[in-house]
Amino acid sequence: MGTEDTEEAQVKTKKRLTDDEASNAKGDTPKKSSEIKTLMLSSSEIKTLMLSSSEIKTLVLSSMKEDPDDQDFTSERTGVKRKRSKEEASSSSTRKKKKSKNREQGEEPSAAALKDKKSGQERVKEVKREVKKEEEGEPKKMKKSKEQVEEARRLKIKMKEEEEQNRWRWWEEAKYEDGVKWKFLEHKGPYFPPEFESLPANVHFYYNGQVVKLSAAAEEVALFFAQMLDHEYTTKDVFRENFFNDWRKEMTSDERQLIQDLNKCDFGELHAMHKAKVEIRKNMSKEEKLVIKQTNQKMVEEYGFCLLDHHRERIGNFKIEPPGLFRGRGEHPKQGMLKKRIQPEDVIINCSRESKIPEPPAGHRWKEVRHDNTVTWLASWTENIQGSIKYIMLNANSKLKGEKDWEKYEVARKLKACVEGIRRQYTQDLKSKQMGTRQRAVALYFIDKLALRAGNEKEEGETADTVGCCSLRVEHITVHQHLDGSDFVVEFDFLGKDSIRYYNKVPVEKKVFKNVILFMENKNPGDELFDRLNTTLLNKHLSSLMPGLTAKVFRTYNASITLQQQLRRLSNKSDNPAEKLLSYNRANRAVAILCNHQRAPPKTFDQSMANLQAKIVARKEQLALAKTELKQAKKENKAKGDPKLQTLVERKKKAVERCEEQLLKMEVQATDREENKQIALGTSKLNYLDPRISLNYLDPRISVAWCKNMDVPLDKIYNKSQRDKFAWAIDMTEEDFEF
DNA sequence: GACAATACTTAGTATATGACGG
DNA sequence: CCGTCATATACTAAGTATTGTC
Repeated sequence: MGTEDTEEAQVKTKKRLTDDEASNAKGDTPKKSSEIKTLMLSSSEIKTLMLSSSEIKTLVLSSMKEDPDDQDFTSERTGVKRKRSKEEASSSSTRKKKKSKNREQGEEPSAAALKDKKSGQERVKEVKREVKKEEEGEPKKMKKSKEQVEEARRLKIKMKEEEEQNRWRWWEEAKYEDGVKWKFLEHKGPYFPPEFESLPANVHFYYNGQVVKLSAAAEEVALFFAQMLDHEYTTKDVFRENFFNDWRKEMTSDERQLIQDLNKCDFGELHAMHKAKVEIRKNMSKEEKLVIKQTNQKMVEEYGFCLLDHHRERIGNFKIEPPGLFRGRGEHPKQGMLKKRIQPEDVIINCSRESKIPEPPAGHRWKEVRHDNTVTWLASWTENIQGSIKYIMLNANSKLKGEKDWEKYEVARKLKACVEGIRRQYTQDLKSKQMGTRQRAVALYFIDKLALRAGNEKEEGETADTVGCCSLRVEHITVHQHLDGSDFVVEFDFLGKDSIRYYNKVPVEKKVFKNVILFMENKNPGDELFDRLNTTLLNKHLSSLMPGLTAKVFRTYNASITLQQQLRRLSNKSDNPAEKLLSYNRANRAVAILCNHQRAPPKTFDQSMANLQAKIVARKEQLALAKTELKQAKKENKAKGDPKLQTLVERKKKAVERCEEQLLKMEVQATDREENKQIALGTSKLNYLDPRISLNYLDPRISVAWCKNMDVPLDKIYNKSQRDKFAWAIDMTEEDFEF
C-alpha cells in the first residue's frame, strides 16, 4: 500500500521554517536522477598504522585466545570463550567457512609480524608514488612501471586478505543470553579536551570602549562567543540572551557588576585572534601537519580502542565533548547557552570488574566505576543543557553495533511477512466505534504510507517545536475535498526531526479523510490531532501484532522494500557500469524522498555544476583529439609497421577508452546532480535531497546481492567504512538474497 | 498510568582529507 | 607542487523506545 505510492514519488516540499515559503509547485517527477559517488578507496585502505606497543600487545593478546594460560584473563572469561568456540564450530556449519580457517589456526601477529605489515604498507605507498611518476614519464620506463603496478596490486590484495583474517566474524558466533552485551570489557577511559589557556596579553576585550581584563572563566566563555561571530547564530536574540545570561554566571561579581549589556561588548580582538589561528593552521607546512596527524593517530591508538571479549574494537566517540555554546537546530529555545566543561568527577566509567580500570586524569577521580554488562557504553556523563545522558560507545563496525543493526533488518523482514494482515487490520479499525482505535488506525496509515516518524511527546520550551505522527497538531494539516485532480487530499506542513520541514499533499482513502476531519472538529490549531493516542499506546498495539514491531520498523521496512523494488525495476544486467550506478542512485533517491532526507545545499552548488559542465566539454575535446591521434597513429603504423608504432597505437587506444569512460561517468554525474537539484528546487529553494542518510534504513544485503547480480564491484556502492560496518552482510549475502 | 530516566539509533553540519587538474 | 573541490569522517543534536519509579 505504502510502497506503490512512493514509487510515484509525489513531490514533497521540505525545508526549514525560517526559509521562504515554498511555491508548492507540484512538478512532474523528474525521470532521471541519482548521485554518483566517486569512491576513492585505495589510499584509505593503505592507512599507515602507527603501531604503539599497546596495540601490539592487544593484538597479541587477542590472537592468543587459544592459549589462555599465557594471559591474565580470568578462568571465567577463557572458559566462556572456549565454550563459544565450540558453539561457533557447530552453529556456523551451514555458513561459508572458508575464511575462518586461518583464524582458527591461531596465527599470531607478533611484534615482528606487525612491523613487517607496517613496512609492507609503506612499500605500497612508495610504489604508488613511483607509479604515479612513471605514468607521466617516458614511454621506455613503462615496463618497469608495469611491474611495480603489479607489485602494488599484489600488496594491496595481500593487505586486504590480512585485514579480512583479522576481522572478528561475530556473526558466526552464538549469541549471548538475553540482555548480556559482553563478558569482558577493558578501555582507557575517555579523552578529555585540553584545558583553556588564557588569552595572550596583547589581545583585549573591551567593554564600553574600555579594556577589561576578564577572569579566566569569563574569558573562556567570551572566546566561545567571539569564535562564532561570523555565524548568524550570534545575531539571534534568543542566542544572545541565553549566552549573555550564562556568561554572566561565569563572571566574578565585579565583572557582573560592570558588564550589563552585551551590545557594549567588543570581542573584535578575540575574534581576530581566532581567525588568525585558523589561518596559521591552514598555512602550516607539510611537516607540521604530519606531526599533528601523527599525534592524533597516537591518541586514537591509546584511547580509540577497547578490548571487548578478546577483540580489539574501535570506539566511536572516545573524546569528551568540549565546552562551548550550545547550537540547537531550528528555533531552539536554549541556543546560545553554555555547554559546560566536563570533569572526570562527572563521568561514570563502565567496564569489567576484572579489567584494568581506566586511570582518571592526574588529581582527579571518576564519579563512579560500574560493571554493567547489560549495556554497551564505556563511559557516560550528564550534559547540562537538557540534562540528558551522553555516552561513549563503540564504532559502527563493532560487534555490538553490527549485531543490533542486523537484528533491526531481521525485524523489518518479519514485518514484510505480516504487513498485509496489519494493513487489513488498520483499514478495518478506521471504522471502529472507539475513537482511540480510529486515531491509531489513521496514525498507522500515515506512518506506513508516508514513513512518518512516531512522534514522541516533548517537553515544551526545552526543545525546538517539532512533531512526528502522534504529536501532529491541527495546524499542521489542511484537508482538501478535491485538489489538483485528486479527491480527499491531506496537506501536511510541519517541522520534523532537526526542524526539517515536511511538506506533502497526499490523496488518501476516503475513510481516512473523513476521520481526519472528524479528529479536527471543535479543535484549535494548537490542539493535538490525535488526542487519544501517543507513541506508547501505538507501540503497545504494534508489539501485540508482531513481536518487536514498533513504529520505526515501518520506516525500515518501507525504505528497504522500496530500494529492492526500484533496483529490480530500474536496472538491467546488460547496462554499462555507469548506467547501473545511475539506476542504483535513482533507487536510493526514491528512498530519500520517502524518508524526507535533506541537507543544506553546498554554498557552491551552481559553481560546481558549471565546473562539471566545463569539465565535460573539456573532456569531449580531449576525446576528439585522442581519437584523431589514434587514427593518425594507426595510419602511420600501417604504412611503416614499426613495433614502436604498434605500442603507440595501443596506448592511444587506451587513452581513447579512458576518455570515453570518464566522459560517460561525468555525464552520468551531471545528470544525476541536475536531477537531484530538480527534485530539490521543484519543492524548496534551499534544501537538497540527501540520499546518503537513508543508509540507516536500507538492509545492506539488498545492495550486496544487487552488486553480485549486476557484477558491480561493491566498492562502487559502499566506501571503506561502510564496508566495514556491513561486513556481516557482505560476508553472508548470496545473490539470491531477498529482503 | 504518568512521568522521568536510561539507552541506543538516526541525522544534519562542520571539518579533515586526499584526488585531481593546472 | 599547489590550490580547489568533492568526499569521508568527526561531531553531537535530536529522535525512538523501553524501563524504572512513585
